[in-house]
Amino acid sequence: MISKKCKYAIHALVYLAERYQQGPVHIQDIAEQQHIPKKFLEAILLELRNAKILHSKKGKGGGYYLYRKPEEVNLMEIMRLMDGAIAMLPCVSLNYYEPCEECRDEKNCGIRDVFIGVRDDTLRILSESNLAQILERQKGTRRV
Amino acid sequence: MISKKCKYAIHALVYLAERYQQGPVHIQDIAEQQHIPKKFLEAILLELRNAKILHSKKGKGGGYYLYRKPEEVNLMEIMRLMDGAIAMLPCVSLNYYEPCEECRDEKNCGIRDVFIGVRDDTLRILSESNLAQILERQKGTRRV
DNA sequence: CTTTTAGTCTACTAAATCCATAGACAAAAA
DNA sequence: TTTTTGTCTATGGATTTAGTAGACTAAAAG
Repeated sequence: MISKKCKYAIHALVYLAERYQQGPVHIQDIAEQQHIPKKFLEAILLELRNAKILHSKKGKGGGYYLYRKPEEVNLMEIMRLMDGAIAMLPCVSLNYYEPCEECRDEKNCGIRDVFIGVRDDTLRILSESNLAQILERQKGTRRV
Repeated sequence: MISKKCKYAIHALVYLAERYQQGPVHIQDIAEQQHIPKKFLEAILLELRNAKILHSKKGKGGGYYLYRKPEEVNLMEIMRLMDGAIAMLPCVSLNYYEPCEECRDEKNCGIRDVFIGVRDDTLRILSESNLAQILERQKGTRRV
């Protein structure tokens, strides 16, 4: 399971992608529309801003907006940023690798092989899934 | 990431699969060889026993052993038993489904579509990965 | 140049979960 | 009846997760 933080981040980004190039959007607006606790969302958006995924504008008429094109923000990146490793075992993680202390021979671990397979399939899907694609899929049923 | 509990369970089961039909194996033996805290392992094996995956024998010469054939125990079942849902979102879980309170139109949620894809690929691999297969893969490098 | 608006930052807390251990108990074999 | 080994209940520390409070800063409006 991904964390609520991560889920909130994805929903917020999709919301902002829907409003791409339409000016800054209030935290308050996102929080209300997506049912995310405002204070919690603040911290999330800040993190996305520090990661150069969002930009912000202060003061009246301020808010957050996408820094990149929707097709240049994929779920792999968002999930790594919010939750860390995507792999199911530390010893198969590309970005957060840690050896299994119990494994003597990692190269020939049958368990590891399975989770390498899972990781590869998962990363493939997540890296192909960007905000533009997600929007595209829910077109027609566009909820404001 | 799966929990340590789940990882321990998998390692213990692979160890028992290596010793299939060779009589009961001590908790102590498994714990030492696989570097798993004994008391923690006790609870894990008990749970696997209650799930009819393992059987046990008490008293001298007792221990745990596989109840089914190695090819009839797959990682999907083990992981569900230890950690619960395999899906990354509650709203795409087959066995632990819960609706997203923020979603108005689940059927047309672009985010959900992505995670359904991830879930399907993951479940396919995990359900195909049984103890016999895992053993097969690490043959040749068999570490008694 | 003051007020209002809205993001920034630090600190904190409650609750849940994870990992592990202690110790009494029960059954089976020697 | 003693020893061996699994069964069961309870508990505790550490970590993570989810969320809140409140002071601070920048920008725009008037």
